[in-house]
Amino acid sequence: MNSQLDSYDLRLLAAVQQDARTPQNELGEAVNLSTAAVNRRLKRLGEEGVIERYTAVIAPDAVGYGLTIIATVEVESEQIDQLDATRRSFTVCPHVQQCYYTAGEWDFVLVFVVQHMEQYNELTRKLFFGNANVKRFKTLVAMSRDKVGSTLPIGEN
Amino acid sequence: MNSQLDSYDLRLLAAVQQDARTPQNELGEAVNLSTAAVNRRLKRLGEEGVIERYTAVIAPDAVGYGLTIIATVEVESEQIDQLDATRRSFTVCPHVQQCYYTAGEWDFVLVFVVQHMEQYNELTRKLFFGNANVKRFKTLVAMSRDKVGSTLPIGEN
DNA sequence: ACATAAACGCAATATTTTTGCGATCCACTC
DNA sequence: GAGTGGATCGCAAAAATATTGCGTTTATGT
Repeated sequence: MNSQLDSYDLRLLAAVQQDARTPQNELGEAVNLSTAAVNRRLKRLGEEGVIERYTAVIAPDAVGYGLTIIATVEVESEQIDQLDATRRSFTVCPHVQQCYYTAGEWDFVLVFVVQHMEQYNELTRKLFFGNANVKRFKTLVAMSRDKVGSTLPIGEN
Repeated sequence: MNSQLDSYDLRLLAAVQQDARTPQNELGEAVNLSTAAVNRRLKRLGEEGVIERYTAVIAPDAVGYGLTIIATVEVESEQIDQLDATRRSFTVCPHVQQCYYTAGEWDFVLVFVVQHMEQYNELTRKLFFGNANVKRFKTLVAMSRDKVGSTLPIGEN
């Protein structure tokens, strides 16, 4: 992933991050480029991996996933094999929306999306109690999702 | 947000969540609907708020935000005014990518995206030390972002 | 069985994206 | 300081995609 981004790129990124369906001619007006130039830049940004993907954000409630839970996990061994196996068990689980490997009091932070508590309970059995490398974990239940997403502060600072 | 989603809706949601740029005729083939029907369903799902928005996911590294940090926060008072003010101070900060209000050992979980430690340091001054309602907080530094995003497990279970 | 509303497919239309082409702008060489 | 190569541009044509009118079908409630 090379490439230094110029001011046009950054403004385009900020815009498509906000709304990926803004037509390229509107983007062009906004940043003062032709539609074609916008198109080519977006294509390049995609190929370079600057834009990882385009996605529709779906309301969790609407599809039955009304419960968000955050778990912190400490592992027994940070030996690479064990660690990777544990990490993988987390990332492949569809209900694990996010997984961070962290330095600090805990080794992993996980964000779960589930339909109800019982479902989370089952997941803890499988992912935590069922994994000898998980030493301990702690659960935080989200009462509100005040801000979510993957938005980056482009052009903020 | 009324509406119960049928099997078509769910499959469309799963698809556009995966890749929002899949043409509607391809979606139609995949789920066995005409392009027009796909179009009308997606439009309806958008209007109903089931699809919250369309967005481009940008690689943090590519725009200089190479550091992800997770912070847990305990507040002094959960009195509604104070709580809301604190919550708001978090959510309006562009570097706070995510903010959850939680039950459990901590009251808030925040995900920060920053360029370097010093930037996080400044943010703690402003958001935590500068807020009398923040009793204590803890910082976890992400060494790797193993799974990120807002993907929901549609049709997984 | 029947009326009504909702959703469908087809095909025309509108919008958006993509590309060919010549022009322009730099950075570098000679 | 003119010449060359590469990158990017804008314009306009072409291709792809999204949207809509319309007649038909399907589901629902009486």
